[in-house]
Amino acid sequence: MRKFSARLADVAHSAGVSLSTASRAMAEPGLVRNDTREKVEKAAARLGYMPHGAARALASRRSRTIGAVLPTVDNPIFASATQAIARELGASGYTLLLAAYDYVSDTEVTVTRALLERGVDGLVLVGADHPPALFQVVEQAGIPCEFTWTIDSSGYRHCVGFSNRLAAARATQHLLELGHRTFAVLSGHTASNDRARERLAGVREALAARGLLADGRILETTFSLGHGRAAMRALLDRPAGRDFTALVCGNDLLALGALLECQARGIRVPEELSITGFDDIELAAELPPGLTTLHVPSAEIGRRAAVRLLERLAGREVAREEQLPVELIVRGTTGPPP
Amino acid sequence: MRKFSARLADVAHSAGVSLSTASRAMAEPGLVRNDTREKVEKAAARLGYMPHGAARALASRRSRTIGAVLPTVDNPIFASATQAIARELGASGYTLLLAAYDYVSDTEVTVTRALLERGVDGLVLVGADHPPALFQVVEQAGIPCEFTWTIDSSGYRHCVGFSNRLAAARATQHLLELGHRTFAVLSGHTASNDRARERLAGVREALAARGLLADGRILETTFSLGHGRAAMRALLDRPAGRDFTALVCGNDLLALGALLECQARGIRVPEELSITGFDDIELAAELPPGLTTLHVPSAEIGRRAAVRLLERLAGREVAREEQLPVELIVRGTTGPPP
DNA sequence: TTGTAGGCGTTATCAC
DNA sequence: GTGATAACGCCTACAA
Repeated sequence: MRKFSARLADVAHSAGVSLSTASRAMAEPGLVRNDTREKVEKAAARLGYMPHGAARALASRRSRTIGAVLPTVDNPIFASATQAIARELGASGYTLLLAAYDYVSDTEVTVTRALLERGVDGLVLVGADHPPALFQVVEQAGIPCEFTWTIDSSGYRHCVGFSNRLAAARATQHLLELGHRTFAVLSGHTASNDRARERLAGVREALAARGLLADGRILETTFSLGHGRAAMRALLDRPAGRDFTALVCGNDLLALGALLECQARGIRVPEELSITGFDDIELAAELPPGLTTLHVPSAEIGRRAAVRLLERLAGREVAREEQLPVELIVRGTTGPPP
Repeated sequence: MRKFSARLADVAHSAGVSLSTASRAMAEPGLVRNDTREKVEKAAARLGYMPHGAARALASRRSRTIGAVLPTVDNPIFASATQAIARELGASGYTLLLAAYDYVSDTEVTVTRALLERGVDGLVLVGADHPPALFQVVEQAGIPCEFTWTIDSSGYRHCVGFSNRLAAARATQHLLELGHRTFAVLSGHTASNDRARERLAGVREALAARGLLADGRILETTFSLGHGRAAMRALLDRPAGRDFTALVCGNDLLALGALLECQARGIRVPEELSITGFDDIELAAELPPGLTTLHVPSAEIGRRAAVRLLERLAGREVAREEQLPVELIVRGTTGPPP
């Protein structure tokens, strides 16, 4: 079933040169005479030669492969970052190996280990907070690693992202400036997600600075439209009812879910309730009245992570921390309190 | 920078056994005595041994890696399929290698070739229609390949999916039964996408069976919310205006984009216009009034593709064609014509 | 500029 | 049940 596949030795033979010359002709075209390079290229094309990645990796001790470990692939924000990484890597002959762990810590360690066994030359991780076992295997592998979507407070790790805390505080500040004084929060699960945790902390800090808090009106749930809507339902069905005029959400999916629940109940947004999101996914702009949210440069995060990794693999230094701008996009879901 | 990493030889030495025994102890535990297996396992744990995938692949001539080539990763329908594939493969010690080509034929060939060079043992492709160069490299690699989201009309290739044509015809039939006689269609690009082509053909056939056609009211565009909305805008802004009572869309993103444009213009759905989608993404159920669409078992497609590949790699036969059920989900966007 | 030879870490085929 | 040993396909000093 498996067909015969030409090896480099076959190409060399067919081109009438030695194995090493053929190897050089493909890897370092500058080191061989023009006509020999052409001979080799012709022979390769004739035989339909395809390099054997494993053999190459074994001999050269690098796989030209980068691994990315994502919480989930089912979030547009990660999708665009992934695409950007792959594009950037591809331009340099690198391939992206993707793994997702569905927000399960154990799985994260398992899949990361799998990538490491596959011999990835570098790693892109999301967030700075990971199980000790994860750091351990990455450390031991001794390959460069970029932490994304966050700024590492310790300043020790290489990361490209932004301060989730300050960004969330900015959204909260926007609501405070509009005059809101009673807040509710729909957060992602903070236990296993440092971005969610930082965002929630940012909201709390901004409120605390005004002597406010949202205690009893903070719900944690899974980042999805359906869960956002369900959480909003739970919030509104409390005995206290809608005892808040502003809702800060951990991401756009939660915010849009909440918005849909409001529309279903006839709660007017923003007249009766203001809502903010986080991420600025495409739907945020499309769904009336337009979600006020924080624009996160997801593609740029992916691109920069890839570039930084390539730089480091080439032996060049990069700044430990690269901060990207997050912009508040004011749309239709925020306004003065009733 | 790169740290020392224990090799299998080190483990064998530390355990006081030969290299071959150590190898067997990990690969075929049944072939070694219990206590020797334990010795090896202890030594491996002690040294933090991590198998070297490339060396393993080179020696065993299989990488325990499967490649999936997707049109885009930025579509929830592919995200869930991907997740399912990865999960199923992971359970058997296989890793998923992902690549996307953004609906660009040349890129598809390039990334597929990259996967092949990486030594993937099997391939998952989307659709049955691909550039000849693609089929050529896959053929030459001689590895099993599963075509998904479609049924191959030639009956020659291994595929798991459904008939896009019949499914689209079913949605059209639903509208016909409601009494609609004037149709418009928002289709994906048919030139480079056989699923989109088949769906459009299905709509046309269903209409033709009643002596109807939608000529002049068929638009092709990119599968996205924004493009769907823009296409709807273009459709409504024609001189002829809204000269149709039913709109059949190539997927949910297009349909929801169209729905949003209708809502923005005050066109009541379904009272004035009925809309159908295709895929049944989460948003389809959440966005009022709820999109009538075709439910595609995307996760199951991914899962079955993975299972079939694993079966074939194990030397077992599978049916060439596996058809999965597509269900019409009637929600709020379809009703009788005004 | 080109060729030779040794090695990369594992699996697989033999003997024992 | 266990242990030598030869591949696996390529890269890369080093020699010519």
